[in-house]
Amino acid sequence: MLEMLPYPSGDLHVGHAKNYTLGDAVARMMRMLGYNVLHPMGWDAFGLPAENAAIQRGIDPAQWTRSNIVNMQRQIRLMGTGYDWSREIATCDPEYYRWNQWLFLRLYEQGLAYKREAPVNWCPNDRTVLANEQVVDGRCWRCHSPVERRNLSQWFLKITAYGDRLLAGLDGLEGWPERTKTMQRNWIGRSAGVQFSFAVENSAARIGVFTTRIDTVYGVTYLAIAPEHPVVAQIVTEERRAEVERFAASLASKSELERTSLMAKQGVFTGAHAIHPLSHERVPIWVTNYVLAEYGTGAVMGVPAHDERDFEFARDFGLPIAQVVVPPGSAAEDPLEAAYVDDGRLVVSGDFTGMPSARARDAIALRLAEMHAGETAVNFRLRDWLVSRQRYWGTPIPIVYCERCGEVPVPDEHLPVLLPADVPITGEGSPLARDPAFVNTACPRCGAPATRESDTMDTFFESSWYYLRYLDPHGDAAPWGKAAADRWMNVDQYIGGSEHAVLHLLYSRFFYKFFHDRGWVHGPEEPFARLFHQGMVLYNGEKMSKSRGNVVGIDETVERQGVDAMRLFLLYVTPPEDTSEWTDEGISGRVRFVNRVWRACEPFFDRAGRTSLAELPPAPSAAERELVRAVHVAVKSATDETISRRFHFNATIAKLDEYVNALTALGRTAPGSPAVHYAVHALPTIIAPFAPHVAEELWERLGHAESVHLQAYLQPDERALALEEITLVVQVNGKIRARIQTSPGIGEDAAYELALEQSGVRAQLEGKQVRKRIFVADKLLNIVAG
RNA sequence: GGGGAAGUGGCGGAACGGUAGACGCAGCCGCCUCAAAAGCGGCCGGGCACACCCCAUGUGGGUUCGAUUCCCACCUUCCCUACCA
Repeated sequence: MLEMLPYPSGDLHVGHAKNYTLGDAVARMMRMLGYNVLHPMGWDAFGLPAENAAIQRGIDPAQWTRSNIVNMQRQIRLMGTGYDWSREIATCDPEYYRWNQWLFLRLYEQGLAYKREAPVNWCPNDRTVLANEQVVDGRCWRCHSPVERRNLSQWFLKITAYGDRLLAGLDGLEGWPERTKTMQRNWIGRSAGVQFSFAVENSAARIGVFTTRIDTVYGVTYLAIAPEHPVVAQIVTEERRAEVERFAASLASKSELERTSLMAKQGVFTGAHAIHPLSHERVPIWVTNYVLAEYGTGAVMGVPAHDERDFEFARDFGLPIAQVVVPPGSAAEDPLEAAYVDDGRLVVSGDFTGMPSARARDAIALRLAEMHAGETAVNFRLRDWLVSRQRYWGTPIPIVYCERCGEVPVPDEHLPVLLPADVPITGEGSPLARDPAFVNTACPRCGAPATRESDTMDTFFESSWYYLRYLDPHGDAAPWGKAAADRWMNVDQYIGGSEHAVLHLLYSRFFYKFFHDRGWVHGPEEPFARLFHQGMVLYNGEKMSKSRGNVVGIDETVERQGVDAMRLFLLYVTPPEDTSEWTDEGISGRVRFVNRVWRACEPFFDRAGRTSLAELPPAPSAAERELVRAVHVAVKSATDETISRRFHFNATIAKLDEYVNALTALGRTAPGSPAVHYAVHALPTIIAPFAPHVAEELWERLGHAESVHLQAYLQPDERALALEEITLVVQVNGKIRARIQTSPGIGEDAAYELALEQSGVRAQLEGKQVRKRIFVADKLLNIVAG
């Protein structure tokens, strides 16, 4: 049982409480249902806010983080959560990040961590790189300067090597929301097609392109390449060179967002021509802003007739549009009003003319392969994961640069590479790079003077494997023990926000597959068997935020309404996956409920009577039987919602309302009834997962020695759930014409006889012939007549 | 542009093909009280010739004996994603 580990940002509000309350209620339910539950908690403690506090207010990030952890742990305990704090971890502890570095080195050994130059988001004002999520509308989220593109040498993790497995693994994740799996599928973006190349006229260069629509290859009227493509310098003609370079320079610092979404399509002719490998026609080669250097080969074949983007570009720049696929059963249009992007039948396509698109794709791919000019290929939208950060408050990357040996990994026995304290943090550049005591070191291989890598790791690195560290939080021989992993993994139920649908949840899956390949974990290749996304909590119709001043704090709420009422309200307002609205009126309803529960039990404190829950009590009257039934309806709801992983405890709590109302009424009129005593003593055990404090207090006052949280949950009893009298609905042609009170188990014929006695039914059947009867036992009789 | 989720009383929601609106909030009436709060009891989708009956789960179709529920289209709202060749 696991909730996503929080960033220790400071104060918690009731929006956070929803997540912890749900996880805690489920963990407590599972325990009372007899499962052995591991329910740990920790801190995603590295990250920007701590460093920003240092920049803005001169506070030490470590101290800032520590004091936030102290406060947040207090608040999380205040919520009545039952975490195993002996397994608590904080990712900023050297004890933890030591293993971060160890894992980085293992990835490095396998060639899955590598350094290369790549275009990244750069904030010129803060002089540091920014993660994609820190760029809002093309601007830095802190200083709002427009973000630039820079080529920098960065560390990447080769997540793309796992693209196919990350995609395939999703199919087996039946306990994951379909929506989240879809988002991951889209993010991974696997496309199968053909990669082939064009020769360049008067040049030795070849230009490779990737396409999923090789059936449209005869419609190529130009090639479009990214300005960064290395072939550009080689092929551009002298008279065009200046213009091409000017164009490339104008785009160099533009972010991907600016180039693609905000700008119209632009391009410059290189002066060079490529030779079509099949038709041998000459096609012009253009440099454009809409081709991404980082995807596929960085060049595309331009087929204006059958691609919307190419159509737009060709129209704006006066390039020819050649239709080579026509819709089934119609002829080529002249001129095309818009790109025809669907499959069809090929025309003007050499040997392939007349073929349907699907067959042509296979045939053309085969021909190109025979010519040794191309092959089928798969491309992913997913890019390798950039994990370098020019930041202080993170895990140092354990690499040393030696003039003689080059890039040298820090040996395991030298770990951890400690993050130095007392480094001036100004917000300009990387603090570690300016700390000679940190940077200057000896080469671990040859002993010569060397320099350390000054980048730290993206904090998503830590959170991609933290769940395993809980299994052996103090182990110093390995990040986790294999035996513990075999015993506990994978995570049975994971709870967290959907904002991590592709980030944390994708990275973790990647890591876990890597661990599996190394033999460090066995069993399922997926770390999280089931996943649940809780919804947000709004206040005054808005997301809670300190800056807007609409935050409902934990401390005030606990002070005013109490923890149990808060927990009950959060579970009761909406199903947990939905967005809910915090209202003072709403929580006061749960305060009343807690009070009603107390008053219902209070007369029975220190009172002798039936206290065993092992057997159903005798219940001579209908009211008593209804009360016992209400107990078991609530038990059944709580159990079903847990086992099914639907977690709709809002429905369970509604049943508890009915239970307590029935108990209150009967407790007054028949305080000596064994059924009442049964209902009183059962109540604390049934509400224990949701309202742990009042449950424990009542349980003790009712004279029980052992904690209520160690009791087994009642099992729904079919005899108690059985109804004595049922309402049989009688329909004629699907419309309700009568309701008959009768005993359960009544047969179809007997029910029919009774139905015919009803005037409403008789009136509807007048002059009609009964054709069919539909009978649902104890529920309904539908008479079809006409 | 692409993908996804959701539309039920004044409000949050219940009903996983079989009595639509459980339960709660708000509101109204009553009891208790000198009074108020709290508590307790009752009413609470619309219409009507008011114990009957009719209409009603965004709109329009379909499947079914029967649809809030399943399928299709449309409308609205929200979320994600965005030139990925």
